[in-house]
Amino acid sequence: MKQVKTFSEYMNDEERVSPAEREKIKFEIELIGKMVEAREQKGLSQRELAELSGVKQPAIARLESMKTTPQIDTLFKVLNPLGYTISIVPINAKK
Amino acid sequence: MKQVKTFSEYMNDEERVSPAEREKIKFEIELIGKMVEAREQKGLSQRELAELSGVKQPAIARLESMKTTPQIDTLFKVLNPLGYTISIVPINAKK
DNA sequence: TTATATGATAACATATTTGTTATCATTAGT
DNA sequence: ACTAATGATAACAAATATGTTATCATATAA
Repeated sequence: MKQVKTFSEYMNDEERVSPAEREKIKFEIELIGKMVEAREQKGLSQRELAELSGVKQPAIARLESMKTTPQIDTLFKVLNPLGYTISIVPINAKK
Repeated sequence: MKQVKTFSEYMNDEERVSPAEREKIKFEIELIGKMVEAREQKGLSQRELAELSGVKQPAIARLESMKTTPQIDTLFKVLNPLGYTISIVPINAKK
């Protein structure tokens, strides 16, 4: 008998994860994915991105390892040199 | 002779507003627009949205009047009952 | 082996947002 | 005129992220 929930099952259990939390987690996964990919694709180290963005390297490391939830300002500073920004979309505009 | 800059001219002056700041300001305008519109379209008062979102009414008021830059968590909590979420997009995916 | 670059972390101060409680001015309704 | 609802604000505590400086472990190159 199955006892352990998959990540997907866990995430969709509203008893444990509220819809808002779920969206936030999805966003963070999207963020880290695109951020790390774009940074490496541009051949930048965290220190170099720190230079370009004005966000210190420790903050970037904390961000990429999901140690903190970023501030909006920080988000824009880091994403800008990577060619990204953020936008508000209807919940069911899943891509 | 023209002495005063338009808002647009001001916003595009990189001497004054960095690209990251510009994206942030555009985002905040988009946020407030969609947020207020959706809230009123659903016939909700700030207090009712506070109930639904778990974010206190003073925080919502500060947000809608641009007194503060919201935390990511707060953003998701407030946008969720309004049917919105946020997403990361390439800078030149202007709609 | 030594030197260098990188990402992760620690520690502490600073900054900023939110929670909380209360109030105020304004507007709509009676 | 009175009442109720609404949005904006004030004040202070609590929470959390970032700046700053320094260090560590690991991988890579010489």
